[in-house]
Amino acid sequence: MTQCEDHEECISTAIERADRICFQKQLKFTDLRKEILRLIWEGHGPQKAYDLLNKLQQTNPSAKPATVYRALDFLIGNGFIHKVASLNAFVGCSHPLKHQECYFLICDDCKNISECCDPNITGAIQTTTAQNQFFAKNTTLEISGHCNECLNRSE
Amino acid sequence: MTQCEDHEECISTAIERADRICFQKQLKFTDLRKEILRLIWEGHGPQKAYDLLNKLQQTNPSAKPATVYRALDFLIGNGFIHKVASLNAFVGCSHPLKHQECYFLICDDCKNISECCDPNITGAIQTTTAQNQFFAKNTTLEISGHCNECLNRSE
DNA sequence: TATGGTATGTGATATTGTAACGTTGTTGGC
DNA sequence: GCCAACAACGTTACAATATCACATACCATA
Repeated sequence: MTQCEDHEECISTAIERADRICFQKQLKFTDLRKEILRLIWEGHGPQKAYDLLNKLQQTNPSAKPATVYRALDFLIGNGFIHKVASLNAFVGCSHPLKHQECYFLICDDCKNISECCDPNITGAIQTTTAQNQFFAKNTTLEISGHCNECLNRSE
Repeated sequence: MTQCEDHEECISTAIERADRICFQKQLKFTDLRKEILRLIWEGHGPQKAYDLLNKLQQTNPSAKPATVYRALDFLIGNGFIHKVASLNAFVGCSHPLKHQECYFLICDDCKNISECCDPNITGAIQTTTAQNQFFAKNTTLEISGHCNECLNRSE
């Protein structure tokens, strides 16, 4: 994942951004939803639902799976996070609103994820779907491997 | 999914192809593995592990989850099937050996899947990973939406 | 204040996947 | 042929992921 200079700031920026968007769209950014988003950003990598549940239970002991999954549904539905299907995990979106399609580079070593939202890939996909007369609604592109830092470190 | 003329033939072709490849590579294409591959092709669409287990238990009542998952691991590892991460399901590969990377068009209506292994997409992805200095090992590209047949049918 | 809709609490359960260990079966070297 | 080594499979238990159904709380607004 692209390193952030100051992770506290990185988190609060993401929360504030979501706050602003929810206000504009008249969405209810409840404490619970905000807390889940904060926990996801705190991890700064793909977070598993039950890990989030465990963390949430530290401040909210009565939290249940549904508590977490409902918040995740809200956050996904409004573009604040993405589900990483190949990991069954959830990761914050660094540019909600910009576009729907985000692609991920997932390092198997350091577990970091970076969003790579390349218009060339989007274009290639659109060309292919058009050739196949397919009307695409949702694209999952997840590339796993090794990031440059980890490759250098292991040499 | 691209329609097959004769599904029985489509299944047996897939089995024979796997048989031949296993023979060449000296892999053990056991009855169990063959049966799981056959069940997957019979469905001719993404098959869930526990549905496969239920079907397997009709001929093999003592089959357990591990029975199925081990066969799936073998079939995936040798390229005979793919896991569709966004569905937690498994689908037969119509061209094992040709290449690793297969992309999927998944119709939300008829649940059919077609492989679309477009070199343009592969190229775009390679360009992007190179730009990000990322060493890709595995790519998951799953595009969900509506196929042409279903769009026409609903009009 | 009544009312309806949204969000959350809560318990149960469904679905998906793995670990661990023992048994069986096959293979290749002697 | 015999045996050692390993792969495949059987079996039990359990872990991890996710959803459902119904009750309750909260909030906007007529």
